[in-house]
Amino acid sequence: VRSYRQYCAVAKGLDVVGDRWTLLIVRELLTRGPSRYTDLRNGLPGIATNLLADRLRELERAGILESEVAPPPIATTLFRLTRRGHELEPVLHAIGRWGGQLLAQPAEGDTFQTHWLALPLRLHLRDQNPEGPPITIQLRTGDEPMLIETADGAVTTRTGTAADPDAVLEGPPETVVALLTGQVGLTDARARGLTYQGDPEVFRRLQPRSSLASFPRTAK
Amino acid sequence: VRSYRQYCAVAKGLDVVGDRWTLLIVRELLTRGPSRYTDLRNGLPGIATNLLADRLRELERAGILESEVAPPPIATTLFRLTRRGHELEPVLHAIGRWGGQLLAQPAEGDTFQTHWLALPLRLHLRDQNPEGPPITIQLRTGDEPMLIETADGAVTTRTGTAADPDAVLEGPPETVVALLTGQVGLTDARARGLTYQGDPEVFRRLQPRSSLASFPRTAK
DNA sequence: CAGCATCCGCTTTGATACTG
DNA sequence: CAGTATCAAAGCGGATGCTG
Repeated sequence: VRSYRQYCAVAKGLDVVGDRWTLLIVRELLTRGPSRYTDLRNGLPGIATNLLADRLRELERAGILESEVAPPPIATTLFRLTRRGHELEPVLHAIGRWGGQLLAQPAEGDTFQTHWLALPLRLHLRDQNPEGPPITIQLRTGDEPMLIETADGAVTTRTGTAADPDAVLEGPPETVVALLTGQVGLTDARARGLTYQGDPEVFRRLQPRSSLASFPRTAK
Repeated sequence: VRSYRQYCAVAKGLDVVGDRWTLLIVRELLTRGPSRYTDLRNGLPGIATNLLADRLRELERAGILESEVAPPPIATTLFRLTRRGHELEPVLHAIGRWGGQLLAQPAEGDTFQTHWLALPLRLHLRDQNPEGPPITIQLRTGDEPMLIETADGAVTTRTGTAADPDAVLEGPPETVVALLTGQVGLTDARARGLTYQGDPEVFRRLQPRSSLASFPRTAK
């Protein structure tokens, strides 16, 4: 919460969102939508509970989120991003693009939650055939099942299961990440433990765009 | 330096550049180019010298910058960004875009250095007449004079003075920021203490692009 | 249970002084 | 110039307890 006291746009931004955990809280709210305190805590393994409470207060004061007592049947307080909070999405995308290259060598002991894929999925995937029928792909790779859906050329994600998906994608997170970011193809991904059921055409419609641009091979 | 231990691109990125001061060090190297230790310290008022040394070590280990002993006449070590370090520019731009809105109400006691404008200038300004003759605008607003130059449609900045600039822009930092981001026009800026010498056409060629998109009026 | 607040030990940071 | 050394203060992580 300590300010850099510099009249500089970057420094001013970091004054607000530069503290530890802050941007990950925004990540949670961005990917899961309005959330309860407990759900936020579950999505942020390792955070101290008092720290989460502190951050939520600070972020509310800064106008990034607002808390609201939801009526029954929810009957609890929900935290939701304000407009200003949603405007942080490009920041998260930029960091995620840069940090995504570090996922190639997964560190031992890292935790993983499926919904953390939502942001990169929306960023990397495009429907190559917007005119085609809507498709639904069931993703099973972490703690909770997720769905990748297309509608009018846009790709959306949400947690849940579909009764009759067009394809089912299942495998370890590293392989799913490598596949969805375009680092490996379906055949290579199969060799890495991925199973794919369904018409390959379905997946082909979701080609990762500009995989080289988003994951440049850096020499150093 | 403590890792979030999450298999998530955003968390992995923040593991490396999420520590206090880290992104501001990158800002310095991005705007000033290869720099000496002392110049970095001067560009980061408030940083403890041991902390700067620590960060530089960590960033070098992370492959973001490299130090090099420059031969005479420099005869000192220079710190320069690697390719991987330069790839952080979109992150800084995203944060700067978001944080720029906080510059509207300058806090009392903030420090200011002219070269902090370099990043937003490159981001916001475009030469509307790339075919025209190259132009040079002398900017005098902070501790050191700067130059805004156009070449082949691109806008570049550097510190220094020109013998015969096409225009001279002088005034308090807040006014310069408001003008260059398109929040106010030349006439309004004059009322706020800005002086402009030279052909107004020269400045008009550097219209800030999509000022609304980069500085949306947020309700909350 | 959801939503915190309190306490405590450890780590990080900030300010200053000092050195090759 | 380019750091290291020292130390107090602040921030963080982990455990636990309290309240509706």
